[in-house]
Formats: sequence, C-alpha cells, structure tokens
Amino acid sequence: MDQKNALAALGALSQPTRLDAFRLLVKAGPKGMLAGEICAALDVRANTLSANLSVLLNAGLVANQREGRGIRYTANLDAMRGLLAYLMEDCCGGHPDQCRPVLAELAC
Amino acid sequence: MDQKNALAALGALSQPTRLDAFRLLVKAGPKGMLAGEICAALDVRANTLSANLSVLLNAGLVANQREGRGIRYTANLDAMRGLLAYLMEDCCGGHPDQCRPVLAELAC
DNA sequence: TGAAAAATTCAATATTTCATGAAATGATGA
DNA sequence: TCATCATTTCATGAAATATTGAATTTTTCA
Repeated sequence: MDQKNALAALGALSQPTRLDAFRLLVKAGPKGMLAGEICAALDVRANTLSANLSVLLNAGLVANQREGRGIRYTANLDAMRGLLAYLMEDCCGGHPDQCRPVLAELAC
Repeated sequence: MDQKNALAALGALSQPTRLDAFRLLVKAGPKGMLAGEICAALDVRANTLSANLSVLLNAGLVANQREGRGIRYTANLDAMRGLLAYLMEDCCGGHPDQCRPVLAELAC
C-alpha cells in the first residue's frame, strides 16, 4: 500500500453511499451481495449506485463477478488490511502503550 | 462513532497533505509536532497547511495546543480507533477467519 | 427470436473542494 | 511599546466530484 492507493481507498470511503455500501459488504461477508440487493438496501438509484460501486472497485476495496443476469460484489478485506496498516504505520515506535488500545477495540 | 463522524474522518484523510500530516503525527507519538515543523517536513505553505490541519482538527483526528509562539499538534489515536471499529463493524459475523488476517497485520 | 430484467455508460449540470495571495491575530523579546 | 515570528482567516478562481435522465450492454426466459 502506497500513498496513491491509500488516497484512492480513503476517497472512495468518504462518501455516504459508498461508505454504507462498503460496510454492508463487510457485514455480508464472503457471499457478498448483488448490485440490485445493495440498491434496495440503501435506497439509491441504479445508475448512482453503479457509479459509486465503480469507485470502490477502482480503489480495490471491492471485487465483482457476474452471476446470471446480476453482478455480485464482495468486500476486499485484504485491501482493507493494507489501508489500516498504512494508517497506523510506526504508531508503536517507542510507545506501544499508545496503540495497544486501538487494536484491542478491533478484536472480534 | 456514527456515519457523520466517519465521513468527516475519511474525508479529512483523503487528501495528500492531510494524509501525510496525520501519518507524521502518528509516527511522532504523544509528543506531537509544531505546525512549523510539519510545514517544513512536508514542504507546504503555512496557510495551506493551516487549512488542512483545521480539517483534521474538525474531524477530531488531531488535537492542538498553544506552546509559546507555536502551536503543537498531536494525533488523536482514540478517534482513529473509533474509525477502524466503525469500518470493520461485524466483519467477523459468522466468519472470524475472514477478518483475523486484517488484525494480525496491525499487531505491533 | 424477442421482450424484459439487471446493471452500466454517457453527457450535462450542480456542487464541493483546493491552493493561493493578502490581511489579520496572537505571542515573544528587544 | 514595537518589531517580528508563527499561525490563522478570508475571498477568489480553478479543478475535481456527484447526481440525473437517457441510452446501451448483457443475460434470461417465454
């Protein structure tokens, strides 16, 4: 993950519909969701959602695959991992106490 | 952390100077940095940096405090924790294997 | 084969965001 | 007090981004 990728990912997530869509896909897990299902869940128009999913796709945060007449989207947790690592890089340099609580909260 | 706060934080981080400044402050740790030091480290004009720091401040990602004739900025790791938790919410619902690698990477 | 469903692409408009120069504020030390 | 340093505020023009209606592509099923 370099600055360019991180900016693309952060920019992609900094818009309401895209943030909602991404979190929906994170919750959906590996099975993902069809574009139409996301559309219904978030109550946005098909073309608006399509444009927004395309931004997430371009940023590498989601992947897609045709399935019958629909298209299935899944969250790319690997990209997520890279982004979080980039943001927290060297956070512990000399002060492990500072970042430990950050990680503790994320434990599932 | 709600959607509004998350969007403010993500929007704040999705700009080169602000992302660099935030990461610089994360690396700097609790001691933080003076605005002028950040200015020199990133090679940006004072007013541009000021506007960008103000966005980070408004998003709650950094805090500041006057120190003599300078102003010292520090990263707010607590806000960071909240943002990461919001993004990964329910990531493990039924599939812990999916998110475990995400967290493993962050361990310092 | 042809109609309908699901999703995307395209073009245009409206909105937001950004960096800059100039001016103002706050704090220090002579 | 006054000059200077450090930083912020303000107004402006330029660039990037979002949403919408219309048209297009791909797939399915009668």
